[in-house]
Amino acid sequence: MNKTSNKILEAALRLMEEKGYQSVSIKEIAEHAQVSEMTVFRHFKNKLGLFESALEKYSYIPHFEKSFTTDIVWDLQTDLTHIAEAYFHLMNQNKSIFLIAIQERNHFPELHETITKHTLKLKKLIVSYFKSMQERNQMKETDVEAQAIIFLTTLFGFFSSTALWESHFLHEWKESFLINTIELFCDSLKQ
Amino acid sequence: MNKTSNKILEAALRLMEEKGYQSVSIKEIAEHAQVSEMTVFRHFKNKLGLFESALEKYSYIPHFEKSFTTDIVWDLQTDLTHIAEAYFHLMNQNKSIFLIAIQERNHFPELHETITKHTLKLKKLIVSYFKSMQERNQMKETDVEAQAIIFLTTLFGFFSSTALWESHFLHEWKESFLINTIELFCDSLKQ
DNA sequence: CATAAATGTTAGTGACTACTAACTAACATT
DNA sequence: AATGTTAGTTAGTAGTCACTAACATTTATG
Repeated sequence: MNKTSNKILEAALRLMEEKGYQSVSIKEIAEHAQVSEMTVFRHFKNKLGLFESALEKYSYIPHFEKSFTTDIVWDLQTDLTHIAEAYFHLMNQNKSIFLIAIQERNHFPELHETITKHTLKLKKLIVSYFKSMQERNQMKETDVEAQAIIFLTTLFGFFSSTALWESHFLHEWKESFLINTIELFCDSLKQ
Repeated sequence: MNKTSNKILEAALRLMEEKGYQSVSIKEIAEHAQVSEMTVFRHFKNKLGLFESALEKYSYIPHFEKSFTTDIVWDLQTDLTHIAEAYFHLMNQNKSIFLIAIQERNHFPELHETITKHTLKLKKLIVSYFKSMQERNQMKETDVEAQAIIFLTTLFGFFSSTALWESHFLHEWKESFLINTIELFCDSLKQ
């Protein structure tokens, strides 16, 4: 709709992801958006308003449930792969916001709360999936909550270390990481 | 040795961990250290010098090799537990610096490079340990490098999510996380 | 007690910060 | 022809930043 607004929002998000909310100035954002500083204040009430607009525009709220009820085929390897891919897809969509949430975790605690809330929801879904798999005798008797947490933690570890450090040694492992992780869990969890 | 210097360094590290290098002011640091702003500049050349002194004082360089050659008992469960505990111990010692490294990753890339370097070294040690275990027929034939990376990524995921968000849902899992993770790997990797 | 070192106080520098006001230019719509 | 919209320009406010200089006061040490 509004081209200038978009340019400003993009520049703001990109710079805040890079340097953090506090450390980036309106002047800097204006320069990167190739508009004058004044134009920024014409489009957005103040710095906080600009940030909140950027959040609203670039945060992708997940809809785990839908995927969970439709895409499940009750094969551990296939399902865990789908779940992991969905997780990475979502986190990559929200990468900028995730990075800002980390940097400003004491300044904007709401951001972190949102992430925690969604992670908790995802954990619950995985737990209930594991329980169903146990009932179907396709998964051994084990502490499903612990397994769900370990699985999510592993995905989180991979995502965050690549998101934080793009030139990371993990980058050469993008494909094989997922395959080997799923294999590890299937090996251990299969009935 | 120097009480005032220590007070300033402590306050600086604590506040930089909380808000980042850029966002914390000398005035703020002085107030928290209960000294006047001038005293800070009497003890340290400038803000960067203060930061570098804090780094020097509060960074704990690991000595993985020693632990690796002495503590290994060639039992997968015992050894992985020791490795994980050593990893968490080290990361907790360097927690403040780790958090600053994240927040200022584009401002002080050297910090991240140090972390990467040490992680890479630890990975190599685990890989060579896995290879030895295979030679001893105590571990199945598998991509040991992938396994080492997944193991480290899982530990990293747990550590970073607890370090970033202290009120995290993972906190109730501190003990059982390690046990279950080791079990998962042993289940899958044992010969 | 006397001297010296460490610290505090005050005032100030120049640069930068978020943000505002007043005015102007270009262009599209009515 | 009148008006609305969107943008730029210039100048300015009031506050903060890192950092310095000069001088007063406290504290430690001989």
